[in-house]
Amino acid sequence: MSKRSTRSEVAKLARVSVATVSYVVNNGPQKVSPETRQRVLDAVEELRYRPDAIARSLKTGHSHIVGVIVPTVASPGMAMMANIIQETLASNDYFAIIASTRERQDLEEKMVDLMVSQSVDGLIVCPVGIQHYQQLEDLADNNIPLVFMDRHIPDFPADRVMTDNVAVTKQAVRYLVKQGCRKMVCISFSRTASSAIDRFEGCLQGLQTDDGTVAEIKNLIVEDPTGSLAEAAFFSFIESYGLPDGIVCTTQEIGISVLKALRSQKIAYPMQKFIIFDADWAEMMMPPLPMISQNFFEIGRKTVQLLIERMKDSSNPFQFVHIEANLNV
Amino acid sequence: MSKRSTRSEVAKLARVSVATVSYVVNNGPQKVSPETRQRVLDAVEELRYRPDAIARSLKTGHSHIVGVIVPTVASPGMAMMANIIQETLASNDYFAIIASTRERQDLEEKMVDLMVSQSVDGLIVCPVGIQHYQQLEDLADNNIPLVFMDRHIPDFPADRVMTDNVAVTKQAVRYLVKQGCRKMVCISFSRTASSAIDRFEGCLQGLQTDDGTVAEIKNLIVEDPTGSLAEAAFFSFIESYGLPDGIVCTTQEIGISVLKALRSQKIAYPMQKFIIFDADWAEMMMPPLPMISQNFFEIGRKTVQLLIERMKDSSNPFQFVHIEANLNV
DNA sequence: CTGAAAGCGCTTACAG
DNA sequence: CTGAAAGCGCTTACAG
Repeated sequence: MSKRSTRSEVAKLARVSVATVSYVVNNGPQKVSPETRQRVLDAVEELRYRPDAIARSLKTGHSHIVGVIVPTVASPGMAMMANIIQETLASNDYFAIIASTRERQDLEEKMVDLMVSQSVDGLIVCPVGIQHYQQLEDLADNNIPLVFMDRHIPDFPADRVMTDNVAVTKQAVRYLVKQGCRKMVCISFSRTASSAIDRFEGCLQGLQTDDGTVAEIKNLIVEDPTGSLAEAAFFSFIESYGLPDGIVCTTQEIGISVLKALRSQKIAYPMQKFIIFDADWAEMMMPPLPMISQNFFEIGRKTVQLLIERMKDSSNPFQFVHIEANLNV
Repeated sequence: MSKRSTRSEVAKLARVSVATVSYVVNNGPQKVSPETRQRVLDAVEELRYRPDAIARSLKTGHSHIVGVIVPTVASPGMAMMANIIQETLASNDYFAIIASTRERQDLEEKMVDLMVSQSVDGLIVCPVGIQHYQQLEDLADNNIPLVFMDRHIPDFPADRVMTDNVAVTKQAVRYLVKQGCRKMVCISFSRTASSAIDRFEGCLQGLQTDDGTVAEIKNLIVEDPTGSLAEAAFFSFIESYGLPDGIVCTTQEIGISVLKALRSQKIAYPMQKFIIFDADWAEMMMPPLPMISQNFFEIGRKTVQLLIERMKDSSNPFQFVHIEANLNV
């Protein structure tokens, strides 16, 4: 087992200086004669030399690594975003390092710090909460651009890309009201995430109609990322409030739990009044369930695009991009 | 906007040498008196100093970064593995950098090279094919341990963790044969991936019964990671061969496509003879579909465990770990 | 207990 | 066109 070869070994074999090796490997910044270049390339090939990106980063100040901090990558939506982020970054010569917070604020703060230590060139964050915190403020001092994805921290100086959660849930509740629902529930996955907050806000806005219809919607918050506590929470909810006549589930995990809960207890419930976020399988059900379809691909793609633009030029005004979601009924 | 502070600024503020700052920050290797230590800690706090992991890596030779190369992270199974990999690594003070190959051999080779450039301390690969190739051989020269996850390259010197694909598909086909199926199809997602090859091999083994039953199974290969070509491929298949009386779909994406194809053409098919890999939603269908449930969590967890062991001590014999999958009928 | 100094593998302004 | 040299921010064996 040999050791990885370095630039100086290549230089020796090619009988040139280490500087010349760099000029060849990097195509600049100096010209190299064709013969010399060929000698270097031969030596690179023979030694199977690969430049050390770490040493280069130290010198240039660019790691070509982007940090991605999300609650989890296991959920289908996050997985889609992580995938497109990764592919888009790769085609721009960047790597993604991914960290998950499991919806814990302390881990998020720690991860931001670690990303700074790793000298990431940029950071994508899907934050647990909506409060400003010091580690995020420090990013500016370190010249690390930040883009919020899927969720954001209001009034923080950064770009952000996410679903227009208020608009789509407003539309969803209007639809339910039109279907005759008067006593609804919106089941949320977090009490701190901006997306969860916005979704209930949208639900409330959806109640307001022109024709004086009186309807209400409660917010049931299940603080459990996996959705496994949703079943018990739902039962306890209907014990106090009775069975709602309209349901909005803000994640598909919660939707599945509630669906199973209804079935296991053989509770009759009209499926066309059951709206689940991101449930791609909803159309395969009999009958098909209404669902809200977010465009995760586009959220991820646009996030990377904004980040790359900002890594090149940090002077532009911050952008707040909404990606449209669809209510499929 | 200030610049990130360095160790020497901390040293100056604390009126000590840079070495002493290191001793404090790293808790060693030299003792530091309590008063000096406190001065340093105060300076670190005041300057909000974060050690530069890149500079440290260059010096120590350890990046504390693990590379993960997979076909995609968008599929639910890969997402689960990526998530547990990332969490397990984080709790051992490692970061994961993730790259996807989109089932392309050339991208896989390029990504291995790039991971070497990034000086990863270890590499997890879910390979596109089963052929040995040079970039993978080079890993040993660079002292980078390798673990195959979910798929492997036979006879390559490395640890590997995956589902026992032969065993579970054998069991699945035996079940189908017992249900009376005689003319089956196994729809695969790749002609090169070890997992796809093993799954069909298992199907063939499942045909052999003690009681002389004669049954056959064809292999339909849909080389399209997203499964969107599966519908057309399936129609063209049944045109030549007729409708099979038993179906094994080796990914849930393919399963969904075929299910939709059957429905769109209103083709009657007995759902209890339709087995889909990884289709967690199968039990929610009416009637529930049989499915094969892989333990992605355990595959990811065990992969990281083996990698970490090998990063500590590369002398152990290589391990080939099978994680059990379940046939739920 | 503390510090001066070498060196990790690169890049690049500068001199020739 | 080519090379000698400084320096990126760290670690650590060694001397005091």
